Amino acid sequence: MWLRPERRVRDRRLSRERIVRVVVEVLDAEGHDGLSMRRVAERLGVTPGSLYWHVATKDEMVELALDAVLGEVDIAAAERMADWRQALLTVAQAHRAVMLRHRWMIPLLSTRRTLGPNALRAAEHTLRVLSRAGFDEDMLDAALSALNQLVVGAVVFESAWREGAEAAGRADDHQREEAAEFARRIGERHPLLAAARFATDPPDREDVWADRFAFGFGCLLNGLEAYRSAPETR
Amino acid sequence: MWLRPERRVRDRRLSRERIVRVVVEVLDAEGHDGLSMRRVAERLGVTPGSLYWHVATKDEMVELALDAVLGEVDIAAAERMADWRQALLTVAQAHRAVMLRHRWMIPLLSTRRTLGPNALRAAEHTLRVLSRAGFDEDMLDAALSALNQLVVGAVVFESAWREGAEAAGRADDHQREEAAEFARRIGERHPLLAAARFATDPPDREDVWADRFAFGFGCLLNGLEAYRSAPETR
DNA sequence: ACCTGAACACCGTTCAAGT
DNA sequence: ACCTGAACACCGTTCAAGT
Repeated sequence: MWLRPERRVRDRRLSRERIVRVVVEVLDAEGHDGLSMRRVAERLGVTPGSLYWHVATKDEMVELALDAVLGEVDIAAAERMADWRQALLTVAQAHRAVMLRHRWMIPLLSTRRTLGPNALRAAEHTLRVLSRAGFDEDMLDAALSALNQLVVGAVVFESAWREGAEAAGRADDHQREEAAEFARRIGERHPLLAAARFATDPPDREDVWADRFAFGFGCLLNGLEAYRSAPETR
Repeated sequence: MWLRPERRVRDRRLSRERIVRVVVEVLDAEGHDGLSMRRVAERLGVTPGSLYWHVATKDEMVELALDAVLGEVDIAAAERMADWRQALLTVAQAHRAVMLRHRWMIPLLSTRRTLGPNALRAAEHTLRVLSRAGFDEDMLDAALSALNQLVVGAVVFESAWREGAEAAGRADDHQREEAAEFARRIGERHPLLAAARFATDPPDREDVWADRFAFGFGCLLNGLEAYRSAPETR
């Protein structure tokens, strides 16, 4: 009896938090196709089936991971800014950066609404900034929608390009040749597209993409503000 | 891949075209998760392995389906319009409608660039309209990017909501109750979000969404035009 | 309460063999 | 040239059984 160890609370090897952390790691490292219950379980030193005690499905697991990374968006910094345009651009840029850091999350945005605590917090913040900027209630979520849409749309295209660039990095000579031939044909049949260098062969420089984004975002802000000031002029 | 010629026709039961048509059917009916090589083969009365004679991977098959549906975007109608704003809005709306009709394509947009013939044709067209509207070469693809981004972003959010609405339709009473409780909590902690009815509980009416889209698109167009007319004012 | 072990039904892909 | 048949290595999920 003296030898019998004290009955202690069974130390759980698993928890949602621990699982989600590993899920994010795997997704960051291997992408969506590299994620499997077995892989996550293996990294946790556990059996695949055990994950189902903490999580209903793989889908739910991914959803938790999605909101977890949304928590990386730094809202506090923008909150203190006096200029509302600067504040909005700052959150948008932070949002954009997070999505580009975890590109696997981008395809998920169209298959479910993001209603996790972090997503809600971010939306509420943006509404607060818009509200203080003088947008009235009716225009508030129209403006929020448009701005969010532009941010998400921007990362969709940038992500697509980056995936392509990485695939090109893995390509062999033959594939490279094929790609060059293909680009040439685009030029022949689509003169304007060929001239628009950014569209066909954008530079692999983060700052150029960031400037691009700021430009589009600024134009949209201008358009929204113009409407707010004079709705009747269309 | 767009360069690789299709294999010569003899008397074949399969062809890329036939395969792609079935793939689109399956995707429309069952969504991305419902697509499998076996299912496609079954519908074609053929063995799964045989598909690999016509197509390198499942991924390539999906890519072909993606460009196929992009071909549904009606460009000709907009091409004849005198007013460039009207023309741009019209193509954008057509593009939007196609993506909402085939929602499975939306998550694909961020994982690969769309370089199929139909995608290129659409881009060239939009550039032509912008060019005629007086946007000079430097601003041309900046404008194209921003506009495309808004369109894609808009369908991402709308698709997310529609998927959620369909899931809600399949929910049982308990889940419904849970959802109501959840919405109530949002209101408590996020007053502005709760007030923005469209953000929390948008109407299930296509015309309202369409108006929303036109509004955001119009604002962006105004912002772009303002910049074109007077770049120095920021 | 929490996890194991083993199973089930399904995948994408390959490839020798047939025609 | 085009397709079959069968196999391989991998899935998500379930669940009785253990502790």
